[in-house]
Amino acid sequence: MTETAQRPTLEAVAARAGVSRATVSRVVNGGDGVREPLVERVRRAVEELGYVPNQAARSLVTRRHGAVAVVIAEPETRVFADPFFALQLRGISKELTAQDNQLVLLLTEGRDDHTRVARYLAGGHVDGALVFSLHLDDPLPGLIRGAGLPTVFGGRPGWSDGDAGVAYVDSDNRGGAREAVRHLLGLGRTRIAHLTGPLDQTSAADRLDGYRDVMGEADPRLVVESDFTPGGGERAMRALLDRRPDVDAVFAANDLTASGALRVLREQGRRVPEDVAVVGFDDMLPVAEATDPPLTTVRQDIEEMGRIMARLLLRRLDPRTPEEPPAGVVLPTTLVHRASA
Amino acid sequence: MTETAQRPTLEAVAARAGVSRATVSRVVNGGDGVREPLVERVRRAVEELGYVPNQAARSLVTRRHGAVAVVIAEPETRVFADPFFALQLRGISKELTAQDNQLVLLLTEGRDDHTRVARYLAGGHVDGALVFSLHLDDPLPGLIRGAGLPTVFGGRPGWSDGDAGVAYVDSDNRGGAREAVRHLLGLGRTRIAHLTGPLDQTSAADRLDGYRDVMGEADPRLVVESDFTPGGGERAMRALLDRRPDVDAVFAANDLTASGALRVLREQGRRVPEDVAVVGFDDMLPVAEATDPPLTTVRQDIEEMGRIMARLLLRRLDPRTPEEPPAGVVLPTTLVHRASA
DNA sequence: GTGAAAGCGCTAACAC
DNA sequence: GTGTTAGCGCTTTCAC
Repeated sequence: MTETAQRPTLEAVAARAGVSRATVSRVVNGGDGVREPLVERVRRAVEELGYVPNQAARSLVTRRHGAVAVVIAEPETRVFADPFFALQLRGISKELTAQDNQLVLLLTEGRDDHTRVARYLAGGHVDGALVFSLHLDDPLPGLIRGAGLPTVFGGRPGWSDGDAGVAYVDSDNRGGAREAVRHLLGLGRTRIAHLTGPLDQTSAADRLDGYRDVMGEADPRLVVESDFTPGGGERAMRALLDRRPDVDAVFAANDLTASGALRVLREQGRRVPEDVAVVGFDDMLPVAEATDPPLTTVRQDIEEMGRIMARLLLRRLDPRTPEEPPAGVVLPTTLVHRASA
Repeated sequence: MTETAQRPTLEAVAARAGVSRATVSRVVNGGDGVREPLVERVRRAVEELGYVPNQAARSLVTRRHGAVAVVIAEPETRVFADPFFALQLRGISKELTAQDNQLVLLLTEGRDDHTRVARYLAGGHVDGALVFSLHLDDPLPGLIRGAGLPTVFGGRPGWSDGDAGVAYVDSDNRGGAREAVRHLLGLGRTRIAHLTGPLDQTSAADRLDGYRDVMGEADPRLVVESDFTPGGGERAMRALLDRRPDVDAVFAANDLTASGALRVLREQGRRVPEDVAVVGFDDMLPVAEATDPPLTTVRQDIEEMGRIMARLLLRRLDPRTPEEPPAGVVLPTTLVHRASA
């Protein structure tokens, strides 16, 4: 381990600039109420010594950390098989660093981790938390609320009783699904199926609701539960062709599911979109553009979701912000037309 | 913002347990050299008060943070179009949390960010850094070395002069490439092409070297530079078919490139693997399994790479570890046989 | 406007 | 073994 050279302290800067520690502190923190010539002297001393404030000492007194935790519960490895979180993290990171906050990443792996994470959040290491909780039965959100830390959720939390008092950011899953199904209807399709995601996740449930909004009480055999994976999409598509061989359109709950469905359709000699039109959800580029044919899909702006989550939290953390009740933010989706429908 | 209730301090626990702060501190930090009955009393007091140590205060005196920075330089958005980093992060996170370290994620966006990151690393917020630097001309590694922070790199750094004194973890890109090409040779193919990645990245350069190790000075028209994307793979494949229509095998520098190549081959009526055999690299599951036909590819254990990076760094951070010179760790790859070759 | 001084909560010598 | 004490580097009253 490298023996790091002794870092200069406030004291050292003060000595060099010929002022008191208090003055240096003021300058370093914005310089309000310090006369110009002194500011200049201190700035130079800081520069020459390469002074960087010690964050630990600062936090000790201010009780703020300039850090936000991002908690990603990962009940399934699926999560990491797609770039979804990477994009969201990017959005979060951009917004956070723009306001000089650090991002502490907490990945959870199964139940045991929950207490670890809860302890950490309760331990006052961070000023707030951004939490991705995917499943209805996830105990994590409850633990976090218990920690009393300002929090914004990614995706509408399923456990919430009417969303009261919960801050979250989500895509308009239901509206996007409606648009997808309407597009298929507009193509003249009548036997439109839906391959769902895991229905214990609100995103999947909302997309199914959107499908039903448009289709009403369609033949229940047209709805096949799946799991957001290509393999699941294949299985669901096979089951669907079994039950309703006359299907002429498929709305898949995400692009991965759609890619599996496409493979089965090709294998069975059905032409896309001539025989069966297919629409996905997400517009996950490497997938949606790589399928054959390229996928018509509902795009959600994932990076923007991340950015807004961060912005919401930082606003709440800022003592100058007037107290307002937490609320949900729902972002619009757009249909991207490619060759599959 | 929630007004957090005053957190109990060591002092409070000491008072409640009827001992000194020092004793509580000892118990909290492992309890060595404290007699059992006292340990028990302190534990109970900690429990009852819900005491959680203040990390800022602790860091201030120990000069350790129990935190490691993960720096991901992102000159291209491509990085986030595949699950590569997500997997690596997962491995890193597992190892870090297993040893009670936090993960501070630093995503960089262009040049301006470099100074920000360098400042942060120099600022003594973290005990060490894990850095992903992808490009030959990236100034970040230099800045980081300047900060004098213990560091492990992900992927062989291209700027390194003979790898001396640099700790890194990488896959055996060159060996994996050799195995891929040999497999194609074993299939009786003779006109084996290579669609490269961006050659300013060591991974891409190493794979090309591996190809050349086996193919010697093959027709240079069989090597087409590409960029690790499906679109790039398409373009490269088209160029290749132009130059050498008689090609009977393709080794693509990664699975995304291979997926683009497959699409072009299908579109041109070439059967895979009968007319042209195709091998990829990465074994990125959602891609490799989703292509048609499924991809034979060189697997690298990305999560394990992350885990080893973290382990290496933590070992170096541990004062009990005897000082040893930094070194590179190269992980083996394995060829995964599917239908494309 | 500027400086002196009092801690923030903790660990680590050093006494006992 | 256990307690006492002196800081770690910073912000922030409070005098001047």
